[in-house]
Amino acid sequence: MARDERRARGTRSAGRTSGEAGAPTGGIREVARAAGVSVATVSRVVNGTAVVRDETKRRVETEIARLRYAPHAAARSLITNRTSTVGVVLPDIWGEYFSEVIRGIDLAARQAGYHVLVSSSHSDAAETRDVLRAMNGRVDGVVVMAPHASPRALSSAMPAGLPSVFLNSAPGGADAPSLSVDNRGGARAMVAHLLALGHRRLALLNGPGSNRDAAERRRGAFDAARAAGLAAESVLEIQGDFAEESGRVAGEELLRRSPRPTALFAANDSMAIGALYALRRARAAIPADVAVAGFDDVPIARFASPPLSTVRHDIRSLGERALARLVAEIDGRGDGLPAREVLPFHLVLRYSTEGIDTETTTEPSRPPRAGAPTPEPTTDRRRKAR
Amino acid sequence: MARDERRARGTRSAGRTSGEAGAPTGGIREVARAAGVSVATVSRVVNGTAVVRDETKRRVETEIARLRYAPHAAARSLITNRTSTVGVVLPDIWGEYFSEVIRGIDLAARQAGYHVLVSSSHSDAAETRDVLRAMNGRVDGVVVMAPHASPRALSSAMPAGLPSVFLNSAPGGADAPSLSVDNRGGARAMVAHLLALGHRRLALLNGPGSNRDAAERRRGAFDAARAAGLAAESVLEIQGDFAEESGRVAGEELLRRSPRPTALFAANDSMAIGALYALRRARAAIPADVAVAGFDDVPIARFASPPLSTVRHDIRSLGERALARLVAEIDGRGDGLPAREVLPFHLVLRYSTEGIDTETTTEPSRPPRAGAPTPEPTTDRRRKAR
DNA sequence: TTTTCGCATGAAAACGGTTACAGAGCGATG
DNA sequence: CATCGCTCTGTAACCGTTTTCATGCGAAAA
Repeated sequence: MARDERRARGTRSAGRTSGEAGAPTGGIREVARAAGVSVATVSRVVNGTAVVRDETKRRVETEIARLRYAPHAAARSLITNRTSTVGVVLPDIWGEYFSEVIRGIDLAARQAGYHVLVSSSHSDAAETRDVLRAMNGRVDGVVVMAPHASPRALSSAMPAGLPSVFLNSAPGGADAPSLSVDNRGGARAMVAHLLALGHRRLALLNGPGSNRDAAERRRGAFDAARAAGLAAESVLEIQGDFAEESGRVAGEELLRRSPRPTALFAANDSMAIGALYALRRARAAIPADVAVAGFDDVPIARFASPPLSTVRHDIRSLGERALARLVAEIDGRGDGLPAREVLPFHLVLRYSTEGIDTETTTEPSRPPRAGAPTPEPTTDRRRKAR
Repeated sequence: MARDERRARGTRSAGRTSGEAGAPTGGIREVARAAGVSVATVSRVVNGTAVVRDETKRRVETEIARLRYAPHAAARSLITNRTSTVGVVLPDIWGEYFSEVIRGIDLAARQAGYHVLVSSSHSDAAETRDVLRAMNGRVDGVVVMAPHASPRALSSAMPAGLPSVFLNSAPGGADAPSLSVDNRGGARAMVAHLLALGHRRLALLNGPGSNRDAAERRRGAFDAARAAGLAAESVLEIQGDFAEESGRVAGEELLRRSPRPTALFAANDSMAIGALYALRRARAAIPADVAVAGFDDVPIARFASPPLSTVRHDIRSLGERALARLVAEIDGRGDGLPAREVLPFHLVLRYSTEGIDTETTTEPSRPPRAGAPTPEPTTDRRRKAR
């Protein structure tokens, strides 16, 4: 059946001068026959790997154009063992975040001469493994973001000898390099900002329990609380799931509390925006009654009402860096480089915590050394044009 | 050089019981040797293409797991002539629009058992051709969106015999099927809506001249104007480039005009939002002084101030349909299907034209027959919850 | 003239799978 | 006991390239 299909696609064309109509291979061989040269010569013309006499070359090029010949990538990579393609494995191609990661990867890949093979929406570890399997032989390496799977499980799911880079994975265990957003540092800085504004009754709106980013953001928030001398018990924790709706629910929940928290830090912007919605609906003044902050700086954060203070991390550059690192790995230049890289973040302070209508942004935090606590970035108030 | 790399990656392991350490092939052959069977048997176990004795199967599976063997996709697709991959060629993975298309494609692809190979940010026709070339042999078919290239040029750039589907390309010329958003119908309906509100002095904010979507939206707008008996000369046209900034500039321009237009239709939401910004800044009342409408219904349209009336077309389903069509093409079931499909749209009416704080949405317009003019959808005012 | 190059080209061996075909083993049937 | 049929497994051809190695040929060197 597959065989029949194949035959069906072969570009049939009778032999040239010699009348033999047999073997309509339809690939490089057909070009070779048409141009009256050997396949080796055609290959040399296509790749420019050796010098070919001018007239021969022209003849070959003519036939290539006429037959619309394009080399079969699979065959080529079988022998060269290079695909010029990198794989990207993501939980989803969902909304702002992931599409931005992909975009960063794609941009960098293009520049480095690689294609990008995406695979997304795999929910569990088994599916991730299958996807990684399927990538073997069609990519030179993979960028993997699997917030659920343990790095150990991930490493063992990796086909033997396939270069890889992990995104936002847990620190230890894996033997592949990994890049991360500074979840902990960002959350720490934002909560420190809230506390510096005088807030003492803090609410935390957490992300899904299984999500690593969420867990680290929570940890960062507690770092800051502890540093400011706040008892862990005095922090109200509400469970969310990163979706806007759960933020709305949490906003209502918060309002019902009798010593009502005066500041809410949500583990991502979607939830923060949901909470803003609920709070405004209940006529709570923001930030006078409740200050709200999020994480990610998604595009609509700026347009929320009121505009949302948040932690910006450059998602695109996360993708770009990941790709650069992967290419290094593929080229065998990866050994000298650090196994773990943490990307800087900015604090973006807007009306929802500041109560004034301009936007201030901190310097990008220098990437912290792995594990070392990040001191709060010194929030220098440069007014930004818009 | 390439050869050395290849050697370097081969999983080296000494032969088993028989002491011969030679030929560390590291693929299916190594598994076969380790399990004491032939490669054919291993292949059968991997693919389940034939029945294998239970005990043999177990032995093979053990070795596969132990050696972390994953079949080499390139080798496999060389013989089967199937890659289980579809290519997607886009101008960019830019923002809301394209990421949503990709998402639709990816979702559908996953379900149909295909991988997705993206290639983006190719700017000119030559680059598109190279990209398409490079896809040959690594995909079973391609979805191409190339708003700049002529369909004729595109067809001729296509490697011989590669199934393809075009997105938003010009109607004629190509022999591949194409899917489109109903740009003309959507614009026509929105402008008809503006005119129905009583506006007579209309401004059009056009997209970039080379862009086909932009041109069709413009045409649709003029359809509606003509139908309402408006002279073409009385319509103010302003040139934009789809970017928010150009909308801002256009807004200022509009304000300077002495018979000031009372309604602005922008060819996309970004520009509409830029215009809103400029108008509000100049203290123009919206929609009392100037009504504003856009196209696309990007997520922030709802959050703009005031919320923006716009034309929604389901971008994700554009991707999904495109993929479904491509798969049909790949499976050879494409011949009976229509060569051109136009997707329905909705009118989403918000404050920026209506002046009231709720949102109404029309029924999805039935997909028009190719070329036939779309009558304005009957705007039934069902209030939507949110 | 013969030898020695260098250049342009061709023949054939890989690459790692899949699969048509043949064959071995073995119980059932005539 | 010979034959058949069934189940399982192995051998080898093939997919479309790249690349090594050999070769023919004309010009330069001896």
